[in-house]
Amino acid sequence: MLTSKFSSAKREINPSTESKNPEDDSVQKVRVFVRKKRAKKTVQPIVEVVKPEIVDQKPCSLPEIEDFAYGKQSSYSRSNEVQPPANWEKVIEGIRKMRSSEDAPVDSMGCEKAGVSLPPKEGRFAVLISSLLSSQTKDHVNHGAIQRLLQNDLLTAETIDKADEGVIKELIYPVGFYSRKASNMKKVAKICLEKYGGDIPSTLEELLQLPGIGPKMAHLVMNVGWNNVQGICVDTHVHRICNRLGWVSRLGTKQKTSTPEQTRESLQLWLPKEEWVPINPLLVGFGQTVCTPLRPRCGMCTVSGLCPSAFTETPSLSATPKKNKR
DNA sequence: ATCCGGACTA
DNA sequence: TAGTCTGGAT
Repeated sequence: MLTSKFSSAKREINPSTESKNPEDDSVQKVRVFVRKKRAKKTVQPIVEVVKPEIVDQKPCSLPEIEDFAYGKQSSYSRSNEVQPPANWEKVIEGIRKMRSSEDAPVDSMGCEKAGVSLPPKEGRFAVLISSLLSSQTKDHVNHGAIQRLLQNDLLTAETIDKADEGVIKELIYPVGFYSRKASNMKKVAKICLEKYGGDIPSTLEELLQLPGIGPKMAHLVMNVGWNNVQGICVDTHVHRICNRLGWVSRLGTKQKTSTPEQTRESLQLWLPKEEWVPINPLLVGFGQTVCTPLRPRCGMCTVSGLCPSAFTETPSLSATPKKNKR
């Protein structure tokens, strides 16, 4: 019912086409199983032009972060204080230099853009929705979806609550998991409307109650939406790289952490709070270009000398002859 | 063919 | 802990 401008972009997400043919049963669900394969893929450096538009004009007030940060730092007087890993500052500095010379797809946090040029309340809501959509989705895809929502005035709790879920689905396509996310958007909008006056929750706990908002996104929303740093935003890159660097471990052991949440808790024990926000874009970009999940490019990493995992994950490719393709 | 800048469920 | 939800990029 909204404008017709997106009707031309309709995709085949209409289930009505498949429900009438009984023969489909034999054909459907041909699903490719994820099989373990020899890591044979060469990782190309991701080179992409990143717009140098740094978001400086946040509608929110700036730092009350730092006061809080230093206050916390000095309160470590308890018995077991965790000491930072050796040379962590050099490592961060080195990664920063690599990042400044190499473009990565990440341009800080993708949903940061969502809130600019909007009034605070609408901006916050946009940040929340953008976070909701952005998981497992490329930033430019997410950005496109946000633009389409914005153009159709579907970026507030009120309008989303009233909108048809199918319409939302079409608008946010092709973000990953768009169907589930459209459903989550409706639920989130209703909750925000009924419990928070159309605004978004202002605490971590309340954000985590929202469907589709987990720890990673909840911290992101606190950081960007409220400018209130409650914890580190840990995604798979931060998780992986911190373990490779030996920066985190399970409490009381030297074992690697097994979940991003464990990583977050471990990292927060020693990383100074000024670094809690910048550590995410720093390591995400680093993880996309150098410290990749598969075959990290230790040869071009300037801090490999300080990394306990350097060159340990490079498989000997001798054992894998080139099979026939396809 | 394989990988995503997660969250949720069994 | 593993499977599932998703389509696009490489």
